[in-house]
Amino acid sequence: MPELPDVEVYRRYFNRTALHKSIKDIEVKSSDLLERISKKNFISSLKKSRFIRTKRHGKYLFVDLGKNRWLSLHFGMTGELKYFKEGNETPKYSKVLFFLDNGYILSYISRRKLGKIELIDVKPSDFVRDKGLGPDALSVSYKKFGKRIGRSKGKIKSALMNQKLLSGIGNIYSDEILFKSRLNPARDVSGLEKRDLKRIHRNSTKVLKKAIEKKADPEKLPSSYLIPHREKGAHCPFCGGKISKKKISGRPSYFCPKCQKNRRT
DNA sequence: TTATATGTTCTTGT
DNA sequence: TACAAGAACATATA
Repeated sequence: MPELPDVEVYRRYFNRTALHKSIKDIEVKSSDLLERISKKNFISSLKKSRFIRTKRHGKYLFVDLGKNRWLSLHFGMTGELKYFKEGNETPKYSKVLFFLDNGYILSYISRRKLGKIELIDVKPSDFVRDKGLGPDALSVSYKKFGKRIGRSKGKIKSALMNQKLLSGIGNIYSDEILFKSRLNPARDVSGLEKRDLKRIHRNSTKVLKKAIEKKADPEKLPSSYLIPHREKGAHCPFCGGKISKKKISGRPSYFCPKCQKNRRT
């Protein structure tokens, strides 16, 4: 799930639940998720800290712990957060549990363990810069978007998913954005015109905002969107034709071959 | 049993 | 050298 809209929904969830609470204790069930820190150090450094505020950049969620320390959470393909009362059943695949001082627990859940948890001693903006991540896809101006995406080589879908060009868009939402833009995901960026890039930028902002509004729940998206029909053989909500599935840049991609022709018309 | 999967990163090839 | 495409990663599910 976790592309930009999902992570933004997690952030808001975090703000409604664990924010401003202090950490009483921590249980790390799987230390492979911890990046550059041992389980022991992680626990001792975080104990007694308070969650002060949250930030998000692309698919990363940052939590301010004070004293210039931030918790950086990345969810990989299967990560999520769950807040529940101590004594209730711990959710399956919980990997790190934060026991809070109000008797609740915040769980970082990950089924396939491809996420990362890190304790950083720089501002999120510096972390983002050091990682070479591009601007956040939700707030990027067309000027920056056009420059970064427009200059890239290769396929438009790969460019949109490249976190170093633009941060936050993954496989599912890139399909949606290109569907709305009526562009084939395999189109070469070099063949696109300025108006195409403008359209992609506009749709990208629109799609991400709408997804956040709908709590990143694919079922709740308008039926004019591709995502609720994102399966092979489903009907295109625009022309009624059949949706195709094809691997593009190694990722399964869904599109309507009629509405999203590969050649310029 | 085997293929598949929303993530990033490493390796390979141009 | 720089960048783009594909493989690898961990592991549950269909």
